[in-house]
Amino acid sequence: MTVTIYDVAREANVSMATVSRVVNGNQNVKPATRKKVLKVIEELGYRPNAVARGLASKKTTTVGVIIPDISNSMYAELARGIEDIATMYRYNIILSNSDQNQNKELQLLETMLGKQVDGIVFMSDVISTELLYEMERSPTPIVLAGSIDETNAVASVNIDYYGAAYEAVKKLVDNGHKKIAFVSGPLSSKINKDYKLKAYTEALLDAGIDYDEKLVVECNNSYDEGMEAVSTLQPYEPTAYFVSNDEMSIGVIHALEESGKKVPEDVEIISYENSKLARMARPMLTSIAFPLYDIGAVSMRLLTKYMNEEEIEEKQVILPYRIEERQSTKNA
Amino acid sequence: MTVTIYDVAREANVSMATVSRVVNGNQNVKPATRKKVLKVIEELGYRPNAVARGLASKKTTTVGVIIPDISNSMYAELARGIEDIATMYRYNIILSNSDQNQNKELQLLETMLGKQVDGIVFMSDVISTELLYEMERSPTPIVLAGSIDETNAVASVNIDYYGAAYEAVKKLVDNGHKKIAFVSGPLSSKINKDYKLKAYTEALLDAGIDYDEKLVVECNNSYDEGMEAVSTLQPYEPTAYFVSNDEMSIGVIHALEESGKKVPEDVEIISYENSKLARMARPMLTSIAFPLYDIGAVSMRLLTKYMNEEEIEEKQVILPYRIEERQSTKNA
DNA sequence: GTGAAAGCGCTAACAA
DNA sequence: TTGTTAGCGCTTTCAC
Repeated sequence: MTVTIYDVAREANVSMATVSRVVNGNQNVKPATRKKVLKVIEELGYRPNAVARGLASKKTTTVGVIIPDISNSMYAELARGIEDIATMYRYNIILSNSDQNQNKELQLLETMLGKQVDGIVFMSDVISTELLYEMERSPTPIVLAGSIDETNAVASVNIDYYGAAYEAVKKLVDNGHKKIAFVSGPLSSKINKDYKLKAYTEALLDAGIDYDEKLVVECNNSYDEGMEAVSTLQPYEPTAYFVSNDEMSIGVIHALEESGKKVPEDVEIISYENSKLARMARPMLTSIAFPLYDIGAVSMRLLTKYMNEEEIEEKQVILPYRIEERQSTKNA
Repeated sequence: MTVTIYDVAREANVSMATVSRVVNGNQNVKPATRKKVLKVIEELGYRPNAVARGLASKKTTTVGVIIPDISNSMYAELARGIEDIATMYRYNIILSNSDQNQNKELQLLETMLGKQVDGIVFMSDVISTELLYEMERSPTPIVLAGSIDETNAVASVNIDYYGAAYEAVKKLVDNGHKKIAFVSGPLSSKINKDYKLKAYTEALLDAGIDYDEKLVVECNNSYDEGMEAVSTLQPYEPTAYFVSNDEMSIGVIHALEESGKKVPEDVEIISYENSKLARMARPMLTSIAFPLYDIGAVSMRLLTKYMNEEEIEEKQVILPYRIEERQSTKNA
């Protein structure tokens, strides 16, 4: 029923090897026979079986992508970056959601390796020791996208989270604020705790402002918790907010406005993400551009280098960030 | 280097068949030998090769997903629904973006069939005749998610787009509006043109209001074009808007407010989608709930039935919708 | 430039 | 309950 390479060979009076050559674009085929074979392929509607090819060649031209949650716009953006570059290099993608659950991550890794993917792009807020161990002994190259492994054992692409956060907080300090709140994502995430929070603390310190833990609120990155954070913080009367993502920033703005404060006149806000939401907020958000798409794209590009065994110049790549100034801060 | 089923067999003093049996949970294995085999598997770190398995069994336990654009939150939501159910049934997903480009769709379909996926979930605003032809002759089951094929040749899951749109417009009519604008997505999409626009027209007609093409604006579903639509429509002074998605609705609201109109006092708006944006808008959007996640989940569930050759009760499933009343309309 | 033949690692009869 | 033996459909030496 399904037509195989053997059928084509028979029909074209050549060997399987020759059919394989024309299918794979091997140049060692006389134009005339190539043409003949192509004709038969067309007639028979032959479609190469990638599974058989994968078994024989030990290459599947598919890569695994493990991310927390595709329905979250940040990860979706990342995924698109990955997919675009994958397509460019003729790879397909097996996409899985881990929900940041470590067991699921471990098991997903196992499944993908079982499926013989040629490489893996992985994203998670926390890379456990166990996960790291498995990654290091993986027979297949892995790159971390927007995820920190401080041992630098695994390739990764990130931005300078510390620098970005420091700059944001410094901007608020420079605008004269003394009480600057930090509405953070989960502190279980290394990026939030060891980079953003640290930068927040040190930027304050460098400006002679003592760190006040009451001004820091840990949230789950959602709009609702952004709103709640304002209630929590209100008693301490912060005059500026540094917020971990755009969705929470919008929550913060709405809560502030409900309590009669005006942004940016009474309270300034700097967000972190710069998704398309930033322009859809009123006032539009000043936000640190976190280039998710690019991180995905560069991760995938880096992965192709590993898969082709090309030389790697830098195993840990750091992409630039920038601050997009809009209306939630006063112009300097 | 890589350990195969053969290595395990040798080490455990059993045949490959027995190892295969324990790996696949076949009950016809004496507990003692099962235990022995499991032990060797553990020791050797044996990991079954899914590609070889796929070749031998003609099942890959992976399904293809072809959607327009994963970075668009609607499709991301759909994808999550698909993935969750796929995971539940132990399938993995190969995810590809088509950007609604017909050639890409055709080629993606071809690639996935080549990769021997066990099934495909497909989404696109327009299913061309050529695509339909290929789908019908596909050796692998396909289900359309949130996509219309009027020949009913291919399985699909949708909502009652016409009914939903009709109800929305009727609500606006009932609130006394005579000049109701329709800010539509691309009219190349059957859903927009033959269902929503038609419902809009007929709901108006049924209320004795003549259709005025000036009140209909075709957009690309983006925030910016939502804003622009308002400028285009302003001369005709609509007092109510029916808008094709949440992002455009927010654009409409912002443009309206910039021009001094108040929502819902001066102008009422009903959106279509009810994503999490709907609650993040001010005023919060009254929106027709378009259950993307469910459509994805049900599509995948339907696909599993085809893949298992279960009996299908209904090939075209229609999911319920509802109207979520919030602040962009006046309460009745 | 082309063909023969040996696998790739596994499943699935069929026997025993 | 277990083993033997063909494949699955292709790539890849190695000859010619």
